[in-house]
Amino acid sequence: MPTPKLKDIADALGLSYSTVSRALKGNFRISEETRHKVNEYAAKIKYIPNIAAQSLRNNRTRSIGILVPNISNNFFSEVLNGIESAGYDKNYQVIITQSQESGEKESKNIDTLMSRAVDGLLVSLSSTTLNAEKLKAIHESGTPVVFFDRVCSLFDTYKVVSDNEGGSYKVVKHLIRNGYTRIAHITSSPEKSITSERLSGYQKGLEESNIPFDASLVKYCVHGGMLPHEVEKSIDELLELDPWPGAIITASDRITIVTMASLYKRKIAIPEQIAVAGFSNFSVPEIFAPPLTTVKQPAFEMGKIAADLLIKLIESKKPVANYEKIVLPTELTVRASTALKMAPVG
Amino acid sequence: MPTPKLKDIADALGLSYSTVSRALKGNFRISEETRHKVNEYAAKIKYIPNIAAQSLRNNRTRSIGILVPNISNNFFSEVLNGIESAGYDKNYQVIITQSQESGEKESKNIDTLMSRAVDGLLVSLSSTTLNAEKLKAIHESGTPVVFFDRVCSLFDTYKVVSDNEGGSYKVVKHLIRNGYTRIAHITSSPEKSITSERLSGYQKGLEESNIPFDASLVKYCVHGGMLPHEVEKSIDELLELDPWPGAIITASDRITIVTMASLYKRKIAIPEQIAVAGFSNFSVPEIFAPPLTTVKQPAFEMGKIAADLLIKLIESKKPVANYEKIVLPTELTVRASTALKMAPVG
DNA sequence: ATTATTTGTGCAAACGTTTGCACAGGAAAG
DNA sequence: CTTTCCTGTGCAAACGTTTGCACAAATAAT
Repeated sequence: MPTPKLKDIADALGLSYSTVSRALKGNFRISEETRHKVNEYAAKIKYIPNIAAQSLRNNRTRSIGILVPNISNNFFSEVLNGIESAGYDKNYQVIITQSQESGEKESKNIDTLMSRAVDGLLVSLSSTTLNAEKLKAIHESGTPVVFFDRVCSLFDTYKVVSDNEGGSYKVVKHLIRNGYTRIAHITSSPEKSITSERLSGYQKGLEESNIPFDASLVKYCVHGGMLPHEVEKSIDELLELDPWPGAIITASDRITIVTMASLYKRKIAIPEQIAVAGFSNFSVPEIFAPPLTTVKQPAFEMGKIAADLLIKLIESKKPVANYEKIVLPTELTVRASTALKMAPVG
Repeated sequence: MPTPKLKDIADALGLSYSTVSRALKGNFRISEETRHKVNEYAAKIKYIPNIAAQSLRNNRTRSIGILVPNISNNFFSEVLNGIESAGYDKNYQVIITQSQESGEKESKNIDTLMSRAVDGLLVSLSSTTLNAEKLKAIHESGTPVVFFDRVCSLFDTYKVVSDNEGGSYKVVKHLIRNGYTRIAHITSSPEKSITSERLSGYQKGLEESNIPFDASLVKYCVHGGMLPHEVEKSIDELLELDPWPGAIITASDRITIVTMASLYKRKIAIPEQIAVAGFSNFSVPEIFAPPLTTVKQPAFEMGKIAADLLIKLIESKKPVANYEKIVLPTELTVRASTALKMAPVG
């Protein structure tokens, strides 16, 4: 049997298309009685509106396009869960594309999504995005764009980020409190918004304790740890210093993994010889040996908020004037990998 | 300015809708000259067909729905890349949903996807799927369903899996060759197809070397390692045995991570005290200390093949009679975590 | 009793494609 | 010079909704 249509309901109930349609959409001058009858019958025959017809008529697809660097990353996959959750509530479909940190692929993905006529775009930029002109044009021509995590300042729109500065500030203060003074930072590519924010929190933390900033303690990984080699190299360089840094703050899960593994391999004891703390969204930081001190970003929440804002933009008739930048708090969880520093053994 | 429509091309060139439409679709008794003119003009004004209108008219959405347990898993995210790649080539949009290993969520996702009128479904079952009747009904009512990795035998369709049996057979043989005889296996929930296949390869490998099967060496993790506690418990139990198993084969990345971390924590040397080999799709198994011996599944390829088959089903007019089960080879890579067993020290 | 207002419903057009059928003009066959 | 057969094009309906407008009935205001 074919799928039920509006017509089937109308015929069965002796009503017109319009009445049925309006009854299903809720209040529009339809009597309570009729509405009830319609909904009941619709449920009975398992009526599902034809999305294509709705899209055609309404010029809206009820879908939103996502641009992320990579889905196989705990942070982003959690963000995606948040987005999905918001989309599910409001009946929006989510179409995910990955840039794999390539600005070129990102640009192609934008084209694909636009040809799919998504109603809005949720974007976390790749680390090699040169310019976001295309997104600007899209936003200005009426398809709203909302940024999360990796934002850009080319144009004004909603932006949802975590308090990167505060996060690194907190972890630096914690390390200092626990007796560490030479604190290294292995981070992502310097162009990213998150990188500079974290660096600034790091510097602020040091400054407050009158520890001079030492540029040789900050290492950048252009590929954000996608290439383990990058991270290894950073560690090599840090271990050439004399004395070694007492602690390392890592900027992502991938960097953290490689760092920990590299220290194991060199038989460097954590935290006795070098403490480690990381920006991380691992579901179980306890799996590390020792359990890892983390700065956790509210990934799920970030996704949910960003998606809610985007949908709000999509559904608002008038253009929004005052876009906000939402900054979500980060959470420091202290574990054994940054335990109180002991006086050097021997 | 509004987006260009078929009408705009027709008007500008003095042709009818039909001619333009046919010219754009390729050969249908349209003169070479006309076709060329139309395509040229369409490119010039950047004509993009309205997907909603096409879907409505053709009763097809050019989208395929994906049901996976979890995207934050290297194996599945690689599979997704393969699927995306096939979809991109053939101009299909991919809509991803996650079951989070919950049969209930899976069922809801199926409903969502069907209400989105996807043209086909690509499915890897959750570990708690009780029955797949719903999928069977969908498949039989004309929306094709193709399984990958975690398949089910309730009904006949294309199934794409990796050679799990061969993979575990190979790793067992390798371990035996390197001097290990008490080989443990920490695996997922026993109902899954992949679990039993791997177990059977494991048994076959032992049998060939006349090593009796010992059920106490096989541990199941119902949640597939999502809960570290499960894995810890398995390891506890293995370490209560006397003597300890000489090697452990782990069935997934998550199980591998927890296992390695747990052995570190207990200061058990790998491979000197216990060797470890894992089914894994980590992009860099070298990050472990020591580098991990892995059985790698051709994840990308699996996704690509499954998607190609699904699209073939979608686009074929006549029902397919002889569905095949495609078995892709797995690849054993030997690394230090299963080095040649030395005579016990001391 | 007449007129204005509210309330609930129906008509029909519109959204942008695709496609079965019809048909004009020219070539080939008789 | 008819008749048949291609070849290339156009007409118009159909896909399933939504919605501005019109309208009938019922109620309220004069």
